[in-house]
Amino acid sequence: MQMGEGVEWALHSCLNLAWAEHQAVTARKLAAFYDLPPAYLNRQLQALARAGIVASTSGPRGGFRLARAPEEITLLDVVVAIEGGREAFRCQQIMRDGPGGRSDVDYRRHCLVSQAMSRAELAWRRELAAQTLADIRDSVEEKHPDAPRMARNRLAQPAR
Amino acid sequence: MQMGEGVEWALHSCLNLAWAEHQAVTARKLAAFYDLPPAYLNRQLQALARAGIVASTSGPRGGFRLARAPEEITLLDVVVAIEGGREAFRCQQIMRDGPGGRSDVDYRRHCLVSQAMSRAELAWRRELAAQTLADIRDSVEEKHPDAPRMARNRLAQPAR
DNA sequence: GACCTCATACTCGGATAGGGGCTGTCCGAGTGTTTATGG
DNA sequence: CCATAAACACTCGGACAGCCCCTATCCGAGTATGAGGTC
Repeated sequence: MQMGEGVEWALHSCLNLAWAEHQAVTARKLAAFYDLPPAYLNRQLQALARAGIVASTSGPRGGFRLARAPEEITLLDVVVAIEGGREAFRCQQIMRDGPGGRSDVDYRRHCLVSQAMSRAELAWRRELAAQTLADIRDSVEEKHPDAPRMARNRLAQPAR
Repeated sequence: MQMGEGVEWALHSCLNLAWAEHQAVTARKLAAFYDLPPAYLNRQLQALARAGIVASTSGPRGGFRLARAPEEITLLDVVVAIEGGREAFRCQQIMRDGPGGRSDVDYRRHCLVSQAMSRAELAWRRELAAQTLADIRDSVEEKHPDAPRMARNRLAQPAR
C-alpha cells in the first residue's frame, strides 16, 4: 500500500500557491521550484482543479491559483483529489461465499473485520481533515520567517 | 492508494485459525472456506509465517496454526506482514532541490508536510494496533454464538 | 493619438506510451503415513 | 504377531507469467498579449 508521490508534490505546490497569494503561477514555475517533471505536475494540478481546490487560467499570464482560502483547504481534500476517495481497505465481502453467508447482507457494513479496518481508516482521515493548509503555512513561517519571501522570489523568476 | 486484497483474506483466515485452536489447517481448506484461489492464499499465509504470526508444518496432517495467542496478535501485525512495513506516504525530500534546501537535513523528519502526513498515518497504525484478533473473535461470537462451531465444522470437512 | 485587427506565443487539458508491483499459477523439496515384507 | 523399510501421498515453499495502475510525455484547443495598420 503506497501513496502516489503526486500527493507530496501537490501539497508543496498548494503551499507555494498560498504564498503566491492571488497571483496565478504556471505549472512550469511550480515544477521548477523543486525540479520536478513539469508535464506530470501539470497532471496533478489538473486533478486539484477538478476537485475545486485550485482554479486554472489558460493563455499568457495564466496558471493556477488557490480557489479557496488556505483555511478552507484540508490535507484530506488534497489527498482525496489526487488519490481518489475510495477507501484503502476495500471489503470484497468474501463472507458471502462462506458458511452462513447471506447474499442480501452488505458485509461492507456488517463484517466486523471490515468495520475494524474502516475505523482505523477513519482515524487517519480525521487526522488529515483536522489540519488545513493554513496550519502548515503558519507552522513553516514560524520556523522560517523568510520562507514566504523566498518562495515569492523564486516564483517571480522566469522558469529557466 | 489501495491495500492489497490479501490483507482481507489473511485477517479472515487468522480468525478461522483462532477458532481451529491448535489444529493445523491446510491452505486448501482455508481457501475453500471462502472460495479463494488456494495457491495465492498460500502465498499470503507464507508471509504470515515469515512474520511469526502463524506456524507452518509440511507433509500430511500439516498446515498452518496460530503461532501466538489471539490476544497477542494485533491487526497491525497482520497488515504489516502482508503489505510490508514501509509508510504509505514516503517523503521524497523534494525540498532539497528547492530554494534554501540543505543536503545535510533529513526532511523526512523536519519537513512539516511530511510530519503532518506521518501524524495521520500514526493515528491509523495506533488504531490498528489497539485491536487484537481476540477482540474481533469475541465480537463475532457475541453476535453469532454458533460461529465457532460452524467454522470448525467447515474446516473439519475435507476440502472437496 | 486612439482604435481595431491580426498574428503570435503561451497556457492548460486530455490523449498516448512505458514500467513496477499486485494478482494468479505452477512445480519441486520435505515429511508423516501407509503398506508390504521378512523374521 | 512385530519390526523394518520402502513407496507413497500430501503439504508448504519458492520460482515463474499476466494484468492493472502509477509514472512520464507529447501535442492540440483556447486565450490574453502585443504589434501593426488605419482613421
